[in-house]
Amino acid sequence: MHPPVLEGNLAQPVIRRLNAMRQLSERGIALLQQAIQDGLHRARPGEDLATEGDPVDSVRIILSGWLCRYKTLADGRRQIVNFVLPGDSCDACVYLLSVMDHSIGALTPVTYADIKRPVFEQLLASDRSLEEALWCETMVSSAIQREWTVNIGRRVALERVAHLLCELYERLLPVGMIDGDSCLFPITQMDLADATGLSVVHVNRTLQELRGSGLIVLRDRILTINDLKQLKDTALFSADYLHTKRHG
Amino acid sequence: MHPPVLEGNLAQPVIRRLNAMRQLSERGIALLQQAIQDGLHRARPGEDLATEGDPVDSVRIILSGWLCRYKTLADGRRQIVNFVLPGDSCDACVYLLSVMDHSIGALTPVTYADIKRPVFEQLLASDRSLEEALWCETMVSSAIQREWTVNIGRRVALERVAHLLCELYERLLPVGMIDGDSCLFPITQMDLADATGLSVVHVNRTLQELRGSGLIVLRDRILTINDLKQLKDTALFSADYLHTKRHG
DNA sequence: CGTCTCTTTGAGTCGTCTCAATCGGCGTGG
DNA sequence: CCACGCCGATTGAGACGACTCAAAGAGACG
Repeated sequence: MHPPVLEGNLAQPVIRRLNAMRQLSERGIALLQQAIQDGLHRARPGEDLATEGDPVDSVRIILSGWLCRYKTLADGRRQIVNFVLPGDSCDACVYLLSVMDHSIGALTPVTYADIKRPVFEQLLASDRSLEEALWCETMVSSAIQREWTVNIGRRVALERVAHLLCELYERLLPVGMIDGDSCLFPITQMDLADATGLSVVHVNRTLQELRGSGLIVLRDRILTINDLKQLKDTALFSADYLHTKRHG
Repeated sequence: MHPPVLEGNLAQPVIRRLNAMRQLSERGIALLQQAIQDGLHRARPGEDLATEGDPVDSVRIILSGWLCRYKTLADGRRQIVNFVLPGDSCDACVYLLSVMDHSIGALTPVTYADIKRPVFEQLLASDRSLEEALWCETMVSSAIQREWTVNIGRRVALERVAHLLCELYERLLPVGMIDGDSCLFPITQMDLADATGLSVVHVNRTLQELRGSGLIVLRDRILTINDLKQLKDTALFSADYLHTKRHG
């Protein structure tokens, strides 16, 4: 049903992402690709891949599209706690906890592999490099979560939005989704607001400020970063927390 | 140098904490206790167990005392991203990342076990229940981190401080550090401010408000929660994210 | 008894929010 | 092909939550 050559392409972001954490063995890559091919799924924008309170029984690996993890308060306030990008895994290990404590929603059309728990465990057990890479990715995800806490807790609006843009840029880079200094940026200002803990109105004004100082262009779902260095400076951004090993 | 019977007591919070995640085997407990005895250390208040940028080569398990994980911005702003309580581990797996992306500071006198990476890996490899419990604990720590993002991003000051108090109460409970409706609460209002993303002055006024409505008493480093239910209500608190299995 | 840290209080400022309305693009149905 | 409705982006204006600055209590400690 899916020609193998196409699947190979689909798995590219995952392999690139994991390779950046730990050099994957040939065998590991093959096993991973097989597992991905066997579990292909799609989701539409707005659809939830998982909802707070759901039992967890499988791991999802994102092949294309953007998602977000979010939590909702009783009165409707929503906080996006992280974005999930191509190559990321959803809850590589959260299945150790039996219930989801947050929801995962698709922001765009999404392609992902759904790998059932036993299959996933076998995958981890059969290749050491794969196991380490996937744990590593989970740890990086925690590190990102910590930085978000800092971002929302201690940065002012301008810094905060700038920081988020820097992070997304740096995360999209290793999976090959940056074209020059531009990338697709499929999220609304409302999403941005829920991710930064700001109001939509203020996000709008903050973006205008960033545009006004010539740092970025954001139009028609395309983000262009004109001056990455200065954007990082205004964001007080350091990429260390992403633990991206630079290698050849 | 340390009588075995005393060490057994020291390890109690850890064992209780891990047992709440996964039922530990007798063997697992014995191995753990041995590792803890072999790696006992102390730290003074204000001392850093680890600093952002440090290489990671060991895992720490907290036996007594309070610590915090924190990050500092270039201009001195500080954000506490989590508290570390007795029974918690520091970076059970962060050693998969070679460098610390945050610091860990002692808020009180601390007793902890420092377990070197090879010893720790052997520990995980030799008992399945121990391995699962420790991973589980790491996952819960991530879940807490997500909730902090929500707390700081979407709750107002009163809710935010109340939520933190509820969380600490619920986390201290399973390790036996709650006495009736009171507990030692050794952190300053400045720490509270850095943890909630508020200013010290505002934390002070918020605490007064909580006191004024009779929900809590906080004096001389002792916190008493007079009305837990109402405190949880004002905090919009649900303990689900702590993944604490209730079991007889 | 002086010093240091933590807590508390007062007063004024400012960042961010809320409410409200307009504008623009896009898909759908008449 | 046009009108309507919807969603997202934008703008204006006023309100308020939280911040900063400043200074004064209050314990703890040597």
